[in-house]
Amino acid sequence: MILEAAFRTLSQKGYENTSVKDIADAAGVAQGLVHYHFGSKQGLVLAVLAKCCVEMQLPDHGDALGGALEAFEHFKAMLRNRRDVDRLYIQLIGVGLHDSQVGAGVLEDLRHQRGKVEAITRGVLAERSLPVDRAPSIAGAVWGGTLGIMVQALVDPEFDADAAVDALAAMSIALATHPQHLAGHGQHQA
Amino acid sequence: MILEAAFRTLSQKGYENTSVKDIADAAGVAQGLVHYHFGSKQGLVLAVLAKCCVEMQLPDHGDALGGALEAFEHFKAMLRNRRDVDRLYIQLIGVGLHDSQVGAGVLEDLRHQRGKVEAITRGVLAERSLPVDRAPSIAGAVWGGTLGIMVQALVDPEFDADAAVDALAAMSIALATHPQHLAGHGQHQA
Amino acid sequence: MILEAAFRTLSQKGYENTSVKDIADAAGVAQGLVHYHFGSKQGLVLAVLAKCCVEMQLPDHGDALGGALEAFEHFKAMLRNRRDVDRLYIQLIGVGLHDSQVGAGVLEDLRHQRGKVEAITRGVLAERSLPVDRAPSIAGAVWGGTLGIMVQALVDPEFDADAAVDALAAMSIALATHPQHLAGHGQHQA
Amino acid sequence: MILEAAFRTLSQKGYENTSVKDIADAAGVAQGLVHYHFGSKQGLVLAVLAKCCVEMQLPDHGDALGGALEAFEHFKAMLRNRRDVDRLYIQLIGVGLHDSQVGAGVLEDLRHQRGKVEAITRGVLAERSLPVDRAPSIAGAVWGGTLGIMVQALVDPEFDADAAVDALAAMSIALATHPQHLAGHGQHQA
DNA sequence: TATGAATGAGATTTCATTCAT
DNA sequence: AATGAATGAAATCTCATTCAT
Repeated sequence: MILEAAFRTLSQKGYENTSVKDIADAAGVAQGLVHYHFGSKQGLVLAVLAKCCVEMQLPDHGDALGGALEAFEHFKAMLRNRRDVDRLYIQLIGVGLHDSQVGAGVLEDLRHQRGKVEAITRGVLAERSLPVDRAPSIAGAVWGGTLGIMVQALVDPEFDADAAVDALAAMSIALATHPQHLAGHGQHQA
Repeated sequence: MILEAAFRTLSQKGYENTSVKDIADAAGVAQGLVHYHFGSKQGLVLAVLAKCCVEMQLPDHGDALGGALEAFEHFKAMLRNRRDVDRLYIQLIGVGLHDSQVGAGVLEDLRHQRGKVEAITRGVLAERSLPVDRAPSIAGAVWGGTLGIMVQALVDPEFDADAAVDALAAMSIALATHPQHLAGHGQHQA
Repeated sequence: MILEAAFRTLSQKGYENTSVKDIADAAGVAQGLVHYHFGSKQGLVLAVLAKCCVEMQLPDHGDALGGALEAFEHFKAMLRNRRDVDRLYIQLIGVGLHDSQVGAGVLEDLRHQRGKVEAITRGVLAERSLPVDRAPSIAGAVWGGTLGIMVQALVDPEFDADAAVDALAAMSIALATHPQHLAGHGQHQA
Repeated sequence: MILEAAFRTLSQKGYENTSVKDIADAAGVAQGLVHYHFGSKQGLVLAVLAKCCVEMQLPDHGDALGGALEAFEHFKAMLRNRRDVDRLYIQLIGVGLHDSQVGAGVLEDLRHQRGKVEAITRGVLAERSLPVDRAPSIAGAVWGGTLGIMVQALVDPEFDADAAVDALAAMSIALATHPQHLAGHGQHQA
């Protein structure tokens, strides 16, 4: 499968160091075939990105707080086992900043992922009768933390990603348990 | 100044869409001069990165918690006014994943920035007689959140970055105020 | 044919004055095609060198001494008619001294050519029941003389190459006829 | 001294891999100074070539045959001890084929060297009352052999240069002792 | 569907040379 | 006599893309 080869090569060598020929070689097909199927390099990358998005999917869960904790565990597992996915994802974020086609794909994926986090957040807030309109901001911060921890884990080999995720989880729970700290900056306090 | 032009061009068009010629043209000098001074495109980018690092510097502050709050405000200001710096920074993180030279620069800078956050965290924890050995993880989560919010602000025009930063701040303060939430995963509880 | 054009251009203008573009233009193809087929300038030059080697091939011959004389005549003909081949060959020797890839090709070719001379020498010596273990040195001297005459013929327009080849032939035959002159330096005398 | 540095660098790295900057660095002076003194790269190379020529000088000798033998020994010593000189010399021959300025220098030097050999040859022939008008051809062959052995010694690490020189010497002496072999091709026989 | 030769534009880099100081 | 920043041209090589088969 060309997509498989493209994912491997892109993740390993990086976007700008990977030529269509590299991918074709890795897939064992002719160069022209890649364009035949995907139209352009960007088209191929978009398809790979979509695959990444699917792989990063976190499972649904009934219980709100339980789902949140499970999500953090899921994320820790990703950091350990799917570095290749993270690697490509972070890289494509950078590419997407200056390539509208890839950028659109990244944006869509980003919103999707944050949406998941927001849903969980909303659940937790609702469980405690807290104002759910704070969910987007909190989701932004939590999903942001996730992304940033991903980055640090990739860039810095000595970074303790698990501990950082735990800290992020603790921060989230602390806020959910003591929502008055949201007060200072917003108009929705208990 | 070549560095100025390089920063502008790189931030605007992105690393892989910017040629040395573009930069030379923008600076109004001959192409060869760029190599004469910086040796290679990577050398130039490293120099630009160092400049970025300096620009992202946050101010020191006497009071611990006050310093933390000020740091969040400083970060919000950066998100509003220095999108160009953030843009380049995020992009270079992606590049650095597959370019050892740029990667080394990014790593150094990343550690420096996280170090700043860690120092503030340590101060806040100490103020409350909490165990400071949790500072690295918390700093990892907070600085991670910062990075991730930066990413979302750049990628998603509808993202409310200020609100996310406020949420991140609230989470941090909630944890500092109710540190028992750290307990579940560590050995340092009240 | 790209090889044809490369040979012509290289022989005429010299290795360092010939760009890949020159060759592509001479061949009427795009510059990229040269790299597509030969990988690099060196790869192309190696292919051209192999062609040269074939062109310099001297014919086999039954009779030993007759073969030797014929070889000298063949060489004189080369000097007259294939200056272009000689020109490129000598030039590539110089290039090969500092380019390992070209150097390997030159070495292979050199050994091949000297091997031919050695085979003939061996035949002549055997014919006279002389010790054939002297063949390598003699071949070294004779093939060396050949190379050196080639050089002089190329560098010095007033050099009488034919006469020099005749002198070299006479020297060879004199030695074959009066092998006692080998005595002084070796352990294989009559 | 710039010349020293130029010789070292050129011999080591080769003509086309040596930039003026390399030489200036090796000499510990500024790049501009090289042009100030030698006008151009070619000018510098010519000066270096002249130095080479002087270094390859063979000593004069009273006795003719003794001088010849001594010359061969001198040459063997050069092959052993001054590979750097030979290296540069052979390389410059190649360069000179396509660079008229360097070519002129090479030609002059070549004639000078061959002239030396011719003088010795003339002496040997005269000593035996043989026709000295054969001296140029013989000198061409002998000096050619010298050059060719030099080439083989540089290109082929397994080449036994000493044995080849001995063979060349034996061939020369055999001819001098039995000049009738010259007969077949010329009109000047005993 | 699939191939791979061919293209043409463009990227990085090198370098001899010049010139103000 | 000496420096070294600056230039501009050119070289090698890469690569996404096209197209005839």
